[in-house]
Amino acid sequence: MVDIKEIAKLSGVSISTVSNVLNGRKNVSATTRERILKICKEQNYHPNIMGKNLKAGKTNTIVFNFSDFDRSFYLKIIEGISDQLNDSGYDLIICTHKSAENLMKSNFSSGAISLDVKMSDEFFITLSKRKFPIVLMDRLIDNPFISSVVVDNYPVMYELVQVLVNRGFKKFGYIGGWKNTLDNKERFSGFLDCLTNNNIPFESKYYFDGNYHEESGYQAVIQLLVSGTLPEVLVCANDDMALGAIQALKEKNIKIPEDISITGFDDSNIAEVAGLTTVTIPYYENGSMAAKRIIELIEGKQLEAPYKIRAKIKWRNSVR
Amino acid sequence: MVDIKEIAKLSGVSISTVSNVLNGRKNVSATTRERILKICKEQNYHPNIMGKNLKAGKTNTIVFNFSDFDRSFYLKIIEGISDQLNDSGYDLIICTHKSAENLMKSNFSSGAISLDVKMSDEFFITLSKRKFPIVLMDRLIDNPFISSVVVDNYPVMYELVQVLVNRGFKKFGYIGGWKNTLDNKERFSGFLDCLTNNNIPFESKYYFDGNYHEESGYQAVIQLLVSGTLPEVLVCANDDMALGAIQALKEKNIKIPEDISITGFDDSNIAEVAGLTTVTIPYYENGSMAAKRIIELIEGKQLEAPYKIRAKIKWRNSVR
DNA sequence: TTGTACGCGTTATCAG
DNA sequence: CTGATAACGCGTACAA
Repeated sequence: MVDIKEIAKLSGVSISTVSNVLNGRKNVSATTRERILKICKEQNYHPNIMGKNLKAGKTNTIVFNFSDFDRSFYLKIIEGISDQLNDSGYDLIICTHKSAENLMKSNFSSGAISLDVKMSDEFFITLSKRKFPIVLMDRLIDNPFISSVVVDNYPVMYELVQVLVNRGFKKFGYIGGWKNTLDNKERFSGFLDCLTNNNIPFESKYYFDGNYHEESGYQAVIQLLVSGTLPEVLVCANDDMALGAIQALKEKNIKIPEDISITGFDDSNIAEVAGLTTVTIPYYENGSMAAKRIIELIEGKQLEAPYKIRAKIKWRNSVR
Repeated sequence: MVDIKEIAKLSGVSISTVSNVLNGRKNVSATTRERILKICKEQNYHPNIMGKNLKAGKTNTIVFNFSDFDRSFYLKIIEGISDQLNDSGYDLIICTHKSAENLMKSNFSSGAISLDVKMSDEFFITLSKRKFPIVLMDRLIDNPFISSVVVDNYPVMYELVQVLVNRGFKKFGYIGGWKNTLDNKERFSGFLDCLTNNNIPFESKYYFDGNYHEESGYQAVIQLLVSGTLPEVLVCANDDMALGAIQALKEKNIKIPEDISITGFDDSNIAEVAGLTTVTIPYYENGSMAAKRIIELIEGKQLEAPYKIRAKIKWRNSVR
């Protein structure tokens, strides 16, 4: 590998002069600067990032960590993070679960953004420090070096259900997502609180546990059909499960929205084609906001409250 | 930052003893080993990857580079790469355009996999070497340290068109993707060659340039309608454009497949919901194959021919 | 079984 | 304007 020593030898100068040129310092004559630059180009030389950062004690690098490959909107989030970070002079490194752990532990990057259920709170808490802050997109942790940027699920779900109530729906079904996620808890709370406040009972036989994947929505409807009666409207904790549910209903020739109405959450790109009423989340903004926060944290700012991303209902014809 | 020196001091041993323990060498007594391990845990110590790899002269890290955030199947490819690499003891680092360049140039990783039109052939050629091989997923480059894993577009497109011909279609339209991509060239060649071999003329007024995005499919149909007559079947170089085309046709009350048939390519998850005939690509396998190749290259194997991923037609009711 | 000393590629300090 | 040298955190001969 061609290193700075090699360039120095080829240029007939010392290592430090090469370093000075490369780092744009003014204390080198124009002629030697040109010569060195030319030789660097000829040799296709680029400074070794490990040597550089070992010395500097840090990198200008942020790790983004995720692990669910079925949620296509992750790409939109990544785009938001990537743009914001590049604008601010940081490099973005995206990692899936295992590699992310390795990288986060090894003091390589300046901070991390995580959206990954598989990571434990414990892990984040022991790792975070002033020199390595963390921004979480899927949970809240109370810690000076950890901040959050999350979707504000509760009010929008509450509003969705309120409109459904106003339209006269009385028998509600619900398909939930991963049990212990913040998303799922908030969405269900919004749903339940709204019903309660409207004095509408929610029958537990109409509640189903899902896992955010299509198949679990499908299965929920199968169970529902075994039990006999249908609710008037089926609220789903995300689009994929709603799509699975729609699939099962179609197979049984149950018409949407004539026989049953259905709603999703996320506004995945399939939702539009399927005509599914859902909640749309500004993913790009979500990502860029997380990036902004991690930079503030790195710069030593104190961040108190989590940032809540506002979501909006998209009414389509899956609701009567 | 707590470093190996700190651990050594706390344990009352030398640096090398700590290093020996951490790297699982047998020349340390069980008791000191235990003591050191305990202290590492207490101090939450993890070796600095930069120091480690600077010494080793390499990392066990592969960079995957992409830049188009609208193609949701990228996540499937990433999953394939990630699984395969983790199984083989490598860490995966995913980067978007700019950060990827920085990382690839800086001698950090052991190899790279790229699927990014924005990268130039030139860049790959000057960078690749025995100690830094590259696998390309979107093009072919003839170079000892570069190999390719690409979708075999030609035969499947040929087959698709042949079946359409057999069904009696005579007037074909085509919406192409990014002009200079391998994908696009191969798909169009397969299309054109099949028509030619069947003595079916292709009228240039039915050819449209697109960019793989939905909007360009929409626009193509708008132009088509201005020109007056419709082809019997519209073959699109990918699903997104086909979906845009369908959108425009719907707005004009042109029925699919009664008035016009339409096909896509990619089998994006919307295609199924939309009932679009398309070509399905094993993305996961595609990714894991690319990962296998980069590892072989790193291990010094000579790879001649590019690996071609086989795709398959999915007939749905967008075709009469 | 443990410790000393050196080198990996880079930057920064300071002397010339 | 230029160069010698120490330091960053780690691994590894080699010596003890």
